[in-house]
Amino acid sequence: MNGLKIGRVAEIVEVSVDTIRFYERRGLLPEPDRTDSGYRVYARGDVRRLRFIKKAQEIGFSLNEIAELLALRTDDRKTCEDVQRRVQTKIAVINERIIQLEAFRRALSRLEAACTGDSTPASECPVIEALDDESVGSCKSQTPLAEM
Amino acid sequence: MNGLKIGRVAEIVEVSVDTIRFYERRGLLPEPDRTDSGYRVYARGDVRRLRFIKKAQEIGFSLNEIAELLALRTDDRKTCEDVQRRVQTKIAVINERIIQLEAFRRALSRLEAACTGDSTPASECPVIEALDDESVGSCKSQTPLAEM
DNA sequence: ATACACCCTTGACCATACTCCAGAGTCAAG
DNA sequence: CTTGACTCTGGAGTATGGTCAAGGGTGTAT
Repeated sequence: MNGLKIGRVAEIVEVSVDTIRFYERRGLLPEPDRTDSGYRVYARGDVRRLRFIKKAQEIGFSLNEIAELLALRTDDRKTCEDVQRRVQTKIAVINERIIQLEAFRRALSRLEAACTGDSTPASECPVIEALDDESVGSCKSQTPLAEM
Repeated sequence: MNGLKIGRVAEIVEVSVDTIRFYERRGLLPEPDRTDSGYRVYARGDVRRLRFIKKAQEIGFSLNEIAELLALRTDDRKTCEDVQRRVQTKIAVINERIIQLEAFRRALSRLEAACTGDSTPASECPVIEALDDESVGSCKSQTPLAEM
């Protein structure tokens, strides 16, 4: 039953073969066995590991963080406490991002409320004028939204 | 009073000279005049435009979006309504991201609550087990956090 | 025997917003 | 006349998470 080729694994886990090879390069997957002709051969444990990666991504971990979690998982010296600490850190980071996005939203809502929404020339739109001439107020963010 | 060199503009607006040249390549700034020796020469209007860019970034616009806003600003055919529509779209996008992050946070909080936080081996930590074996539940997100 | 699906490696490319570097020219002060 | 600060161009590098393409080998069915 063992000995899946990369295409089959990709199908089972629903990722692309490129992604699997990419994870291997990134160190998220161990180098698999090979057939004589050089084909990668995966076992059930690799499928499980890939599913782990996918689920961890879905709840917001980056690939680097997932690599850490995977390392924790197999390190006997690491405890539940270590895992909990990472989860708590992640929650704190997410909280900060939410707060920042809410600040963006407040700033935008304020601008939007000032809009007449009519056919006034864009150059005289309160939004444009605010950006052009004045402080937009309480948004002190240093991080562009695109980085979040 | 006019005729600032790039270093002075960078100082005034508090961005790097590299950033200014980068914005020029990106089309956010027009190609400035040059001295005989090829130095860029900026006028007050350029400083204002740079400040516009900075403020728009602070409230969450990407450089592409800012380019659009700048184009609106100087296009006589565009109205306050056009600007308002863009702001509303941006607010909607931010709302979605907030909702998604809140889903991440819920999923993580649930996991964290299951943690004993003690010296149980990490491999038996409920968080690891959840990622390893079961569905983590209601988080249906397709978007990794890192993309947000 | 040959078509076709599958696999291999290497390396480039997408978006985002810069940052840094080399190697060279410019300019003002001492 | 030299020093040092400033500027120029072009291109590479950073992080993230992949995707795609070229050019080739493998494996199986007909």
